[in-house]
Amino acid sequence: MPTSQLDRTFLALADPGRRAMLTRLGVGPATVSELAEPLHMTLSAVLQHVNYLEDTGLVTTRKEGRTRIVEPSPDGLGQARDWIAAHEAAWHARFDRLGAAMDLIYPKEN
Amino acid sequence: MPTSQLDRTFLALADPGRRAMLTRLGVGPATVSELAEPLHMTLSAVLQHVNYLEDTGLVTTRKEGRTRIVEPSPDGLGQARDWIAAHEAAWHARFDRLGAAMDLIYPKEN
DNA sequence: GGAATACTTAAGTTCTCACTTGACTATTGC
DNA sequence: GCAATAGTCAAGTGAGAACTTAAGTATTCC
Repeated sequence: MPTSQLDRTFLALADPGRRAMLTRLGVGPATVSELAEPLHMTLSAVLQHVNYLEDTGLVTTRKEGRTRIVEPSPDGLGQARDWIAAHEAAWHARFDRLGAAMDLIYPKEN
Repeated sequence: MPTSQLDRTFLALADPGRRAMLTRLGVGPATVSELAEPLHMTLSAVLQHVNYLEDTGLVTTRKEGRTRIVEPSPDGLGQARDWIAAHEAAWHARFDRLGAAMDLIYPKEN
């Protein structure tokens, strides 16, 4: 089954460890070890998360000597952001119309 | 482990079937059967998704006779939207500073 | 060159998710 | 009343996620 980009992105964000890594990357690039440090996890586990984030397009990495530098992809969250924005807009539009209808039926005083 | 609200929300959005339901709800309220119709799934499965969405605060439901009406919660996506917005902002800010630094080092002609 | 560092890979384990099946309950329409 | 409809509940199954452990492989430092 061709898991979609959105599937993978939202799934990536559903894990608190991965979110913690992405938050840390807001401060600046980090090595795999630096990402691992605050999490109670083996390096191996963290690397698997980093690979997942890279496959999903949320981070980029490059090798520098024996360390791997991880950086956020500025536009990696774009699809997810757009999906949410579109749905919030649709939902709010519906509720606004509902509110307008209610106002017609039960006019507010003043 | 106390799975957080964000965990649950992003996980809810990671499933294409649940996203399809939320999209359908953008048009207006729907019964469980109506949500099930376009998906190749048993009613039982759809109900489990609806329950998950309700527990997560993405939809509300009410029983009307023998049917259950499902409606979107207009603010259910708020936390997820905010998390993404904050991180995109942080990431872009970093790249903007980087861009500014590059401009200082390698000034653009003209 | 050899030890320490920083990651990498493969394999195995446990748990959860996304279903299905099958039985059951409450409403509605004839 | 009774059959059809719409949903509900419980249990079970298979696949994939999130790790761990135990081995590597490069790089760097002395």
